[in-house]
Amino acid sequence: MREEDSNWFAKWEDELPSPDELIPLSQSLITTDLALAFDIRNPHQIAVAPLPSQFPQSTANSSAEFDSTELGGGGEGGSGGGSGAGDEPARTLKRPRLVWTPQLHKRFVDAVAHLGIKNAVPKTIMQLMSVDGLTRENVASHLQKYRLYLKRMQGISSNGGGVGVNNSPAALAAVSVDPATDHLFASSPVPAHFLHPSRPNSDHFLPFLPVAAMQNHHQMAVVGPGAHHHQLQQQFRHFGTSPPNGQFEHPFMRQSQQQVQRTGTPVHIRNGSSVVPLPCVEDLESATATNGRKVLTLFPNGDD
DNA sequence: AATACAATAT
DNA sequence: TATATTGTAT
Repeated sequence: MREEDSNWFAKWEDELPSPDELIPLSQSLITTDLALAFDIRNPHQIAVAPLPSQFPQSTANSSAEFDSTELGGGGEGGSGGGSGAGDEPARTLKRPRLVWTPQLHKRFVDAVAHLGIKNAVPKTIMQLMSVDGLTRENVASHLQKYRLYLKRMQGISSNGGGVGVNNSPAALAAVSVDPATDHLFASSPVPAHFLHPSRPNSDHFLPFLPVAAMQNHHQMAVVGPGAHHHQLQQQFRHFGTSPPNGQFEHPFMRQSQQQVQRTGTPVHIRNGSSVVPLPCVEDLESATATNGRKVLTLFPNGDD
């Protein structure tokens, strides 16, 4: 019996399609509409470019990158020429729904945490997150829901009875009536001060860092060594919902030219204002139970 | 004008 | 349900 299984597996493995066979498939995944949505003139290039030099075992979806292709991000104004007549389909057409992955949500929470509730408004959050392609509307929508979530949490935590401050995410999540509903939100710990709205003016957090200083230094080296070649961080957006017509999942890279984000590498800053993108905190495995440890301590002020 | 926010739509 | 879009106030 075991032998059969082994045989079966070997055979199965042997007959797996080679990468060359898989690549063309990814091309077909990019529909014309999709290409238009990203203002991509020749879809062919995308099909060729996508392969990251080293992709993990891409299970089903291909993790594609848009090389230096002009996406919505980057040089917004397009080439200096102005090309006035320009029709920008990307701006007109509807973009696919953003899927808030735990990673993305984590960045969101971190951003909100470091802004403080007061300053945590969509635009600012968006800037802090500095995720390419992320729109203010995206954040606004998410923020709206997140606030509702926080509200529920507050209610629950206050109701708990005088057990000190047991606001551990796990506990709160446990109390939550619909775990499934809050799955995403529960995946990321809620900073304590979120639950204490009645905290008198505590100027704990410094809103922003003086960007100018940092820009001088190129990038703020959060993590020196920089030799960490870790995995690809997945802050992708998936184009879920594939009706018969079929829009498939589509990986979405952040920051134009950066190929992969290394641990703690803070990407480019393109803000005219004073918002410093959060460093990339790579979380360990899925933050699951048993690990009551705080992982959020990579920021310069490390105030949390 | 821009944008935050809540309500509503998909 | 999750996210988008719309409407309104600031």
